[in-house]
Amino acid sequence: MQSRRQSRRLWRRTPKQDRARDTIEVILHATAQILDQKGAAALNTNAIAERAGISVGTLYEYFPDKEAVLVALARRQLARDRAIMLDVISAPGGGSFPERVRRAIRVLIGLHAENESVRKVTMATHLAHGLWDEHAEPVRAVADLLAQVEGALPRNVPLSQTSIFVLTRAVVGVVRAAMREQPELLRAKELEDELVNLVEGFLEAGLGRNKRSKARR
Amino acid sequence: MQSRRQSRRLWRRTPKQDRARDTIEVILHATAQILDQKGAAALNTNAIAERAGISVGTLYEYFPDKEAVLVALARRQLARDRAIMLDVISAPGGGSFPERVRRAIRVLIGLHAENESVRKVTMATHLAHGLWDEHAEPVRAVADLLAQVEGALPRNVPLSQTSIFVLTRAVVGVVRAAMREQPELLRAKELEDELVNLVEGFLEAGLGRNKRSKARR
Amino acid sequence: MQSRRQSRRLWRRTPKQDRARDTIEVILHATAQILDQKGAAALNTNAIAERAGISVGTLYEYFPDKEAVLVALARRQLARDRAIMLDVISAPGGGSFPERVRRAIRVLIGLHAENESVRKVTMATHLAHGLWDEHAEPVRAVADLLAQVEGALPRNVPLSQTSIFVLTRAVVGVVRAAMREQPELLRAKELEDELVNLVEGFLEAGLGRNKRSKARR
Amino acid sequence: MQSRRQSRRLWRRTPKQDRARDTIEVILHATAQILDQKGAAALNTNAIAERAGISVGTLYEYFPDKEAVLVALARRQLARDRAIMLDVISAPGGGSFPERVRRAIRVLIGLHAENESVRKVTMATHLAHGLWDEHAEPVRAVADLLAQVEGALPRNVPLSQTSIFVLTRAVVGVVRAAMREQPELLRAKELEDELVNLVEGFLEAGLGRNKRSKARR
DNA sequence: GATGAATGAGAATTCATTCAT
DNA sequence: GATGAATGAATTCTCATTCAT
Repeated sequence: MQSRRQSRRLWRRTPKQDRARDTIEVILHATAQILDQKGAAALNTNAIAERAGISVGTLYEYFPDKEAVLVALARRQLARDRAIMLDVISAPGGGSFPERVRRAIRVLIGLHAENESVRKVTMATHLAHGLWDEHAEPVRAVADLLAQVEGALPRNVPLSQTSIFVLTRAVVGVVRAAMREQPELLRAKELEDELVNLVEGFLEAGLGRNKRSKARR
Repeated sequence: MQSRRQSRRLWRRTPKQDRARDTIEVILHATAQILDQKGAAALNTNAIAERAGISVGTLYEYFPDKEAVLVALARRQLARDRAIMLDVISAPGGGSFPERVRRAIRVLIGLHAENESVRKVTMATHLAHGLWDEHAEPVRAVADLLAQVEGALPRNVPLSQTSIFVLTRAVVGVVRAAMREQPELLRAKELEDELVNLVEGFLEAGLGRNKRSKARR
Repeated sequence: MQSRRQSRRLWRRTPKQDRARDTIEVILHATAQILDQKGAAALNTNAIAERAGISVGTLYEYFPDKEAVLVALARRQLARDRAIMLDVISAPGGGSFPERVRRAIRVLIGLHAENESVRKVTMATHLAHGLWDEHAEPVRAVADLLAQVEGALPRNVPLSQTSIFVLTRAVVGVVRAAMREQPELLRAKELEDELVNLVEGFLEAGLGRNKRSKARR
Repeated sequence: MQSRRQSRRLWRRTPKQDRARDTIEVILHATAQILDQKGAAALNTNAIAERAGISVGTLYEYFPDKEAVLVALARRQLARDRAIMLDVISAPGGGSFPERVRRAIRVLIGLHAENESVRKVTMATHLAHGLWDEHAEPVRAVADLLAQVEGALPRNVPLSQTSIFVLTRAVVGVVRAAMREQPELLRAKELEDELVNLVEGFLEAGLGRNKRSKARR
């Protein structure tokens, strides 16, 4: 995840902070593993601590309560997704808008093809705790970026907030549904094609509507 | 769902079945209420029984365990959604295809505008138990029906399984996301418009692709 | 088990009583079966009623509580044992005392060779409820009868109460232990021989002691 | 068992082990007390914890479930019996064989004269769980030792496995029956005398039989 | 900071028993 | 007498969290 030391910085993170970071990582990793291998029902703080090779007490040194661990895990996942997506979309010389869209979709599908089980559970737990907002944040970021990319949208028609909402949730909704209901779809090119269709169709329909509504005035 | 008394019959459904049906209904209702008013954390069998005005023992006569209650609640919800949606779509003289689509979308949004909190929780629990399939069933039914409506699709192009999957999950994904993240959207006409756009754009893009791919051969 | 009607009797048991007897029998049978097949942990009044093909309510018509069923079952067992044992011992022309002893032992072993599992459980439950006394009653009856059989004891030395206690409990203790720990022993002639030894040795040792203690005076 | 502090060592057994040992002991003690004072029906995990002065949670740190406590209690009892009996029998200069037998019997009776109620219940629970084998182990140990004591058996006739089985179960059966049915017998010298008779009579009868069967050949 | 034994409120579930029909 | 749905007290067991070492 990006080199931990940057050449010009004289100070690096203090060992303490490093250890803390490691411990947190170890805890999150253990949590993900349990979720993956034993299911949400088997997830409890003692189990996490044990698998993480630390004591419960230590866990509570880093997280105020159990919830916080789950939230952190989901956040880590989302942050990663977000970073990767943004990277892909904003890559310079990323090609035409349709090309960027296709690339973004491909990456999104790819992300969901891995970590299925952890993803399923963290998503469920996350949602179960009403952290919907947070859960959608990365998607929102992508949408925003998409809207800002110069010349991204054909004919420079800015998308409304609602349009962005609909578009992003539609794409993510499909990918997640695929992950849960038909994981094999994640590995078929067809899904990608259809999603591209979905996005492009929506954008064109939107334009059409705009035109029509302008004409009507 | 069906009048409980039939005109000429003096006896109704055997009292036994009736009472059982009622008890189950009472339990599910109580569960939904608690979920709605106190949240998932406050949901426990004793609370359900108390609010339902029965004893825990009785609850366990009708449901093997707590989970089963949640699952039943979610199922009831889905069954209702499905019935309503199918009704709406298949209504005779339902108008042109675009009209039908718009109507279906409107109804779907309307369903999600009510029961928000219960819906959120039952959805989450349902999903948490890996009942994705079941959860998607109603959507599937709608999609199937949609595909069968005579002259439904412009130019009679049959949709592939994947297309139906993408389309339905996209719509549902958006509506659910709206419910969770921006409930106020459920009450704005804009959402409906954008969803109609999404569907129609997708269908047209699909057609276009078909044309193009045909041309290529 | 024994014809329910005896030729010369003008009155038979009233149908009511008959049915009651049957119901009780059915209940005890069901209880024994559950005990045998599922173990004591699975024994509850609802299960008994169900297997007996009656309702719980009816069960409570015949037994004041669950305990009573278990006790009745054990009693029935003991009563049967007792009847059989007494029959065997008191049979006219039953042979010499040693022969009678051996026969009694053989029958006792035979009884324990059947119904092992039910016997184990009823014994345990019975004992667990502190009904030791009752449990020992049949044995006591046998001992008494044995002591009364004319010319039973060599040289007509009457056995003290304690002697009878020791002798009977020793024999029963061995047979029950065999049933629990080494059921195969119940089918080996050796056990019978050793028990005969035990009884005869005890009686002779007793005589010897008597002689000695008399001499000492 | 073993002094907890050793003269020169400043540190005792690691605190951890010590505390664990103590806690277990405290739990078993509390269990025995409840059994003794309130009976088996009043025995529940909360009661045990309360009387032990710990929390239920702690109890469950040391025992997987309620059963396990009972089993442990019974085992402790049996282990103690065994140790005591073996000590007595194997004491050097223990006298003639008849003297040893009498001593063993006396000790056995003495053990059962104490702890009656706890003994009754643990025995019952133990048996109820089908741990017959385990339950008989101490007796077996005694028998084995007895058979090995040099010159133990008159005329060096080795006892067969079945003989040992019969002899030991007979003695134990009588003592346990006495405990359950006529506790006052445990305090009367008569019981001891009769048991000695039982054992010696059996051994002599065995010898006689041997002689006779040899003669017959 | 780390440890992990102890805590105890809380939740699920059972089952003997009742009683209106 | 029979039924069996309803009852709810009682019990087992879990697990997030604390805190003395």
